[in-house]
Amino acid sequence: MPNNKKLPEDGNTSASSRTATDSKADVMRLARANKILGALPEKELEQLAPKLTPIEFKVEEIFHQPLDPIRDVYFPASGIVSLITLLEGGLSVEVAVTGSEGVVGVSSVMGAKFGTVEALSQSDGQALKIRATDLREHFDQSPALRAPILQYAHNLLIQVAQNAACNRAHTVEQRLARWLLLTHDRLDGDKFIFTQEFMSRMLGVRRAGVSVAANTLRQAGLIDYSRGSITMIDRKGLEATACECYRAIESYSV
Amino acid sequence: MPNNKKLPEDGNTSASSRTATDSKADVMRLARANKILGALPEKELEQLAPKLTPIEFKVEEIFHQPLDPIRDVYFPASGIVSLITLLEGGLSVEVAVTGSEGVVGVSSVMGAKFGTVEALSQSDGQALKIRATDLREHFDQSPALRAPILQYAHNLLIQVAQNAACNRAHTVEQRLARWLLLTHDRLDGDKFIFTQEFMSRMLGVRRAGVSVAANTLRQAGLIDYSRGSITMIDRKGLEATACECYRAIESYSV
DNA sequence: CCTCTTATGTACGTTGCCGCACATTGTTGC
DNA sequence: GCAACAATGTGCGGCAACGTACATAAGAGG
Repeated sequence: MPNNKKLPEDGNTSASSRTATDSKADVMRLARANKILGALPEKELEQLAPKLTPIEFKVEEIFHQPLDPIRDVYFPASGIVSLITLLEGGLSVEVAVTGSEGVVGVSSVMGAKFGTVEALSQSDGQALKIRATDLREHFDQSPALRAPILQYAHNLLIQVAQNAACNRAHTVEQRLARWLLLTHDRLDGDKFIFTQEFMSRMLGVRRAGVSVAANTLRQAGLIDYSRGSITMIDRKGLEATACECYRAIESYSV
Repeated sequence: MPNNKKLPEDGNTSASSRTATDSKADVMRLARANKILGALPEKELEQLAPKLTPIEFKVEEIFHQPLDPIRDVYFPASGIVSLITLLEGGLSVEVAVTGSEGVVGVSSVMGAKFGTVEALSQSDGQALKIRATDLREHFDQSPALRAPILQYAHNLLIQVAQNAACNRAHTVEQRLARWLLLTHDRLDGDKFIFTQEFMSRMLGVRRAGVSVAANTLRQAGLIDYSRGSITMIDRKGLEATACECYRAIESYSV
C-alpha cells in the first residue's frame, strides 16, 4: 500500500478568493450530480446546503479506515470509491464500489460508531462532505432524505452479497471483466487509470494472476492497456465474459 | 434442494382454542426474546403488538426467495435463518445468518420491492410475523423502532462484507469452524441438526469437501457428529481453528 | 430380521490459483 | 541518451478444491 494519503482533515478546498455565493453555487451543482442529494426537494436541499462542503479527491485517497471513527460522510459527484475489507496477513478484497449514486460512510446513519471497511478512491473526483453528526440529524428528521439513503444502503447490501458469492464461485478473468464494467459505468470515457497492482488488491488475487487474465482479455480484443492506463474496446464482449454477477448487481439495484 | 417448504401464507398458528389474551401474551413473550422488539419501550411495543402474529417454523423452510415480493417480515425469537445468494448453475452460498438478534426481510424497510437472497431456516424456531407494509409504516414514524432496525442492518452489512472477503481467502476447514461457531452462538445447547449436504450448500463447496473438513475437526476432538447431528465438544479449539472472520463479525457487531 | 434409504467416507485425475522468482519493457529524471 | 524505476510478462512447483464415482455404514420401515 504505497503512499496512500488520508484526506486533509479540514482543507477549505474552495479557494479563498471565491465568494460565498460561488461556493453555494458549487454545492448546488455538485449536489445535483449526486443521485441521493439530487433527488431531494429543492427546499430540503437548501436546508442541508450550509452543512455541505465541496471537496476534490485524487486517486488512492482514504476516506475511512477500519476502526477509525467516521467523522465525515461523502456524497460523490464524480469519481469512484471502493469499499475494501482488510484481512490479517495483508490480503485485501473489494466488497463494493460506489460512485455518484451513493454515499461513502452510509453506516454512520445506521448507528455505526466506526468504520469496518476501508473506503479508498479509485479515481480522481469531487464530492460533498458533511459531518456525520449533521447528516444523522437530518436523516432522522427528514423522510425525503431518509428514503434515498436507505435505498442506497439496500443496493449496497445486495452488491456486497453478490460479491460474497462471486468470490466463492467465479474465476479471476470473469471477476476482472465484471470489475472493469462496474468501473466503466461510473466513469466518463473509455479510458481510465489503474495498475495491475491496484486491481490485484481489489480482486484479492496475485498481481501475476491479474497479468494473465488481463492479457487474455486483451488478446480477445476486449480491452487494451499499457502501464497503468486501460481502454475499454468491446463492452458487449466484456459483458459476455463477465460472470452473471455484473448483471445481477445492475438489475437488483433499482 | 429436497422438499423445502414455503411458510404457509396465512396459517393462524395460534391454536384456535386459545383466547385472545393468551395470544397477546404469546406475542409479548416472543417480542421480548427478539433483540430488536425487546429493545422497544413498552408503549411502542403495545402499539405494534396487534400487527404481530406468532409463528413457528421448522428446519429448511423458506421465508423469502429472490425476485418474490416481500410480503411478510419476521422477527425470530429462537432459531436460525440463513441468507443465501443463489447463482446460475445451482451453486448457493450463505452470505449471512440471523437469529433472535435480527429481522428477516429488513430490506423491505429500505425500499426493496422484492427479495434478492433466499432466506432459509437452519433450525426449528419461533418468530413474530408482520406485514412488510405495516412494519414500514411504523419504521417511518418511530425513531425508537428505526434505530435498532438500522443497527441490525448495519451489522448485517458488515457480516456480509466479512463473508465476501472470507470466501476469497480462507479454507473450507476454517470456514466450517467459523460457521459452526456462529450457529452455536444462536442456538441453545451443544447439539444440533445438520447434514453435510446442508453445510455444503451454506459454504458453497462440494459435499465431499465438507466430509473431509468435518472429519479433520472430529479427529482433532473439536466436534463429534453422526448422521445429521453435530455436537460441539471444544469451543476454544474451534475458535482457534476458525479464521479471523468469526471474531471480526462478533467484535464489529455491537 | 432384512431391505431400502440416507448419510458419510474416500479415491483419482484435473484445474485454478498460489508463492516465488526473474525477465522484459515503457517512463521518468538527469 | 542513459540510468533508475515502475509496470508488466512469464515460468515452475505446490496445493486446495473441483467433478465424479463408488464404497460403507447407520437408521427406518416393512
